[in-house]
Amino acid sequence: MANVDLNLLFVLNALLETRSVTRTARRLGLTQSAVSHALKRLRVTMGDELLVRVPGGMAPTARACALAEPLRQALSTLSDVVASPRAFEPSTAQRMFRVMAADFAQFVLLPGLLGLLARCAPGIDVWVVAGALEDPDAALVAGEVDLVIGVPGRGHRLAGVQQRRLFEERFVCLARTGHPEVQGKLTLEQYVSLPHAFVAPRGRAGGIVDDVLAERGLVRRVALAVPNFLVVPHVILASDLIVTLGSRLGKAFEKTWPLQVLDPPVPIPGFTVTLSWHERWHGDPGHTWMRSQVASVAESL
DNA sequence: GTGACACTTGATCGACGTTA
DNA sequence: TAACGTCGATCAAGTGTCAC
Repeated sequence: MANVDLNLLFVLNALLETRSVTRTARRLGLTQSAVSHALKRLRVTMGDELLVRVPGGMAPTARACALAEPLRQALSTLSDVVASPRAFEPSTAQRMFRVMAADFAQFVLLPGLLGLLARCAPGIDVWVVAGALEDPDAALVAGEVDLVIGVPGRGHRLAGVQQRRLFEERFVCLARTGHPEVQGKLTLEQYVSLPHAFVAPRGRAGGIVDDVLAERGLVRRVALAVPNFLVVPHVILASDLIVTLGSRLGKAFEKTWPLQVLDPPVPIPGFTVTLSWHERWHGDPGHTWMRSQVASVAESL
């Protein structure tokens, strides 16, 4: 097949339809001579005369007749392959997106996103990939996931990974309503002396809060470290622990459980939640639409 | 036989791929 | 990046067929 010029097959298809070198040339925008040369090359390639001169025009040989319909179908398929991708129609699309997201991001974004999909794109499924986001860029490059929602690490981005900002988040503290020491306000002294719950998705100690305290020569005690936020409100309710987490998560927990949201006693830099994807999907209409929907939900938070 | 039309063939040019 | 080879298109001339 490497020796077959596909353009010759389009010429042959036109020849079989017009039964004329001249009309084929007009149809393809070539000179009659060029089509004649093309027919000559086709004859060599196929090892058959393909079309022979008869009174009134050119007549296909038996081999050419046998080729006609398979050739027409093959060229139609090829044309579809080369044609521009069809526009994405969310209302009828059937597709699944694999999303790697921190559970914090799942909690904040998924309700709004799934509500939007139910209204606009009922055939689109979302599979959230659990994990500690150890190397989300590598998962994108390897094609294991379509999107990553999370807080970008400090390392270099892998080539080909694209990113856009979704929303900014600030930290708040959470304690149970009937906490014996904390009522509506948290002092720095309380913050350092009280035991903390700490969410460590990667199972590692330390983070922004510890860095801020260390700058002041302070250290907090982490009495409980858990890998996700699911259990946090339950342990805070059942203990005198306090926790520092994203404000959207804290306010959501406060609505459901008897918990109090408090400002941290020291300024803690916030963080940016981003959406990442691999450049191979950048121009894909469906992927582009999905990214815009995630961004839309984030903007509405 | 002649002219018109369609196809074939050879020479040439330019684009493109390969290679050093 | 330049030299070289290959290939497809065009031009021009030749050939075959058909109608008059």
